[in-house]
Formats: sequence, structure tokens, C-alpha cells
Amino acid sequence: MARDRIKPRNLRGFRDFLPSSAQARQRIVDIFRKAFELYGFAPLETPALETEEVLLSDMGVDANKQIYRFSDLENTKVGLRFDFTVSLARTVAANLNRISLPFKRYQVGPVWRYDKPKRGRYREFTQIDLDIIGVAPFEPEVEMVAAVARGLREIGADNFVFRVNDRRYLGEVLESLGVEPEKAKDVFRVLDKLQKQGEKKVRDELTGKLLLQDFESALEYERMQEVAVSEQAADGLLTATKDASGLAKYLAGFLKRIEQEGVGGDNLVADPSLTRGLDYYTGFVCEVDIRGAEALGSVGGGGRYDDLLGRYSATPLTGVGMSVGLDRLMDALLATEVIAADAGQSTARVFVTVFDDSMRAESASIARMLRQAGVAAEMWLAEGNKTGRTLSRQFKYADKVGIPLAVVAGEDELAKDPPSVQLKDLRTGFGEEGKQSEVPLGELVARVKELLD
RNA sequence: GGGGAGGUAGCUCAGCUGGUUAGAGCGCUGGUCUGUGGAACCAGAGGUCGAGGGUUCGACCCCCUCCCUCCCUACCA
Repeated sequence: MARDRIKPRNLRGFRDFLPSSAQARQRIVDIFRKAFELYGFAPLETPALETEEVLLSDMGVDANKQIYRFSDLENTKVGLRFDFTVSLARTVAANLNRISLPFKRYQVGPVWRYDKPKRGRYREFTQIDLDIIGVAPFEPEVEMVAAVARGLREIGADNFVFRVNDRRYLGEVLESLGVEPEKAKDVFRVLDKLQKQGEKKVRDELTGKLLLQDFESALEYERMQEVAVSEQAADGLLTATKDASGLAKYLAGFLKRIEQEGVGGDNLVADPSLTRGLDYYTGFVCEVDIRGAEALGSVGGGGRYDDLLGRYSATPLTGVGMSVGLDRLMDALLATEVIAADAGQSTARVFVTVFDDSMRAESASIARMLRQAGVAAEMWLAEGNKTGRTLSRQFKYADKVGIPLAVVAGEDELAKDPPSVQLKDLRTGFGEEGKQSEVPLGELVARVKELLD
């Protein structure tokens, strides 16, 4: 009798990535890595597990609830990292003697949040994180946004929108509107409905429930949302509050500066309602959306955290950073058809068939030749091949795993002078002209490279 | 966190008002074809009908609890 089988299931909110999607993910990560290194960011690696005391407290109440926590076998209280920022702060504080400021680093890897899973939200997900430690505003902010924007463009996702704001600015605005800080979120949530529900309903709700004094200013302020950044928008921000403050000037200055770096127009929006959930942000905050996939939520976000390092070090240090959520980015890119759903299962570009078990050595030598030339090649591994009889199975396999080219090394061709093989293009349909041709072994590599271009 | 829908083969699903050995398509494995892929035909493997308990002579079907998935909503990556 068979034993009880174990159900091959994953934990809730955890996923496997089969080769076809894992390849697509890794391509995206590689692009970001290159973009970041182009700006001089260096990689950092930190442990997935941190002590509870490092992890907790400055994250905000909601965040603390979402941290995976447990006691290890020695009863040490530990937790899985919730994001990379806290680990970064700890690492920097512990290695100040070995780190030169400014410290520019990126980190890619999984983080864990005990949240209710849904589309675009997982309990284990991969973040691509970018931070600059030790420099005051706002050049680091500019560079960070520019580097992430570059990565997105390299992927082909020109349909991104950065929303930016400054938390302190928000406080000033609220004060000028006569809103108590604890009501801030409610006020902006209601204001968010302006488009959907109309002005009257919003006015009633705001002046009624929330006792907002100055509705007109709030409305004017809200209308700054979704305004593409321009001179005009920057001026708008300056007048959104009754008293144009130094802070407003600072934000407007930032917007002009980031435009110089090529991030503007449809890609940049000043969003005065943006605050973000994590408590450690002290100034600049931003989020990135993929236009057309806003319902999935933002694909990235971040901000400035000038007090966080002080938790771990007597040396106060400023910092700014943001991270892109790879999983949600993939979902958004698929939804907006920036990338295709399915890549191949195999990484090989050429499939080398085995015509007959007795001719495996010949096939193996062809595969070696291709690999030597830097062409990814896969050879048929199964035994039991007789004089071409299993070719159809081999082609079927190669086609299914997405290998574009196949080589058939048959006895007749190899016996020729010069020895030759059949090179077949599996991408063109069966029966079409030019689906395959005889190529001398000496020209195989060149011909393959030509076809793959 | 709040509201709604659903869980039957690897996948997509069917299964009459509860009635004997639970089905289809696709996929998978093998066969027919002794030099060529998406085909056809044949055969086969694969299900404790999400889990546990209850009602009943009898449950995939009815009831309860739990688990899981999806959609809307709030928040986040």
C-alpha cells in the first residue's frame, strides 16, 4: 500500500516560480541591477532573520502586526525582515568604521509580511531596494528616483507614474486647513473620492463628519493631485497653502530638479495626499504606479528617514531609499502587456537531437562545440533512440520548452564531405519553406548565431 | 480588517430533486509510424469529490466547524 501522500501545497501567500516565470523575473532584476550600478550603487546582502528588537517598534503599528515573529530553538526572539530599510540601518550603524559616506547600496531579495494575500499581494515577495545614507536632501532623492525610472524604462515600462510629496509639507497644509493631525488620513481619503462622487457629497462629508473649517482650500489643494509636474504645477504647490512656505519651495525645487534628470511629464505627479504607512519616514515620500494597473496598488515606494539610524548608533545619519516590489511589478507589467505571459522553460537556444543511441557521441560533440562558442545548447538525454524513430518526440519536447533551433545529426549527412547536419528552425511553422537546411559542421555555429539574431 | 463567490483527476470543468464500480476535454505515459515538431487513432496511469464532524438505510450533493482560492473594499510592495 502506498503511504499517505503529502499534499504538495504551499503556505498561504507563498508561491513557486516555474522556470518560465522565474526567467522573466530574473531578467527584470538584472535590468534594475545594471541600472543601479550605472549610478554607482553597490550590492549589499543582509540576513533574512533579524532579532526582534532590531525589527520592531519604528515601523508603525500596522507594520509591527505584519512581522513574522517566533522564538528559535534557543528561545531567541527573532523575526523575518519586513523590508530592507531596517536591516540597512542596523548594518550601517554596525560598520561605520568600514563604510564611506555617502553609502549607496541596493539589495534584492525576499521580504515577509503577515498580511491577507490577494492579487498583487503576497506574504513572501521580492523587493528591489535602493538607498543612500548620509546625504541631506534633495540630491539623493533625485538620483534615487532617476535610477529607478531608468530601470523601469529599460524594461519597457514607460507607463510609470511617480507620485511625490513631503510629509512635513503635508503637516503644514493640514495646519493651515485647520485639520487636526489625527484626522489627516480621513480627510485625504474623503478628498480622494472627489472624482467619483462629486463635489457636493465630498463637501458634506468633510464639513459634517470631519468638521473641516476651510473646505475651499482643501478642494484647491486636492486638485493638485494628478497634475503632471511642470512650472505650473510647481507654482500650484506654492499657492496651495495660504502661506507659501520654505518647505513648499523646497518641494517645487525638487520637482524642477528631477525633471532635469528626465523624469517629468506623464511620469511625475505631485500628490499632496501621499503620506505612506511606515512611521520612520520624516520628509520626502514617493510611490510608483504602472498606469493602467493602478488597481493592483503601487509597484514601489519609499522616502526619507532621517531618524532611523539614530536607533542603532550614536552617530546620527540621514537616509533616503525606496524599493520596487518585483511581484507586483510583474503583475502590473503582465496586466498592461508590457511583457508577455510566458517565456520558455528552457534556457537553451539550440536543441541537439540524438538520431540513434549509437550516435550519441556525435551529438554530444556538437553540443560541446556550440557551448564552447557560447551558444546555450541542450542535448536529448533519454536512451532508447533507434535510427531517427524518436525524432518526433524530441522535436515535440524542444518545441514545448521553447528552444528555437534544433540540430539533427543523421548518419547520411555526417558521412558527407564535408560532414554536415540538418539545422531546423522550430519557430517557423511545419511545412513552410526554409524550415530546415543542411549545414556543414564547420559553419554550424555561424549559421546558428545568424538565425538567433 | 470589512463584504461577496467558490473548492470534483496535473489543468478547465460536468455530475439530474442525495441512490449501486465519479465522468469529459486538454495534458501526461506507452503503442501504431525503422530519418523529422503543434496531427490522427488505440491503450494506460492519475481522484480518500479541500479537511474533520453530523443528519440519513445511503452523501460529491443537506447541516456545522475549520482550511484554502478568487472578486469587490480599506491599506500596502
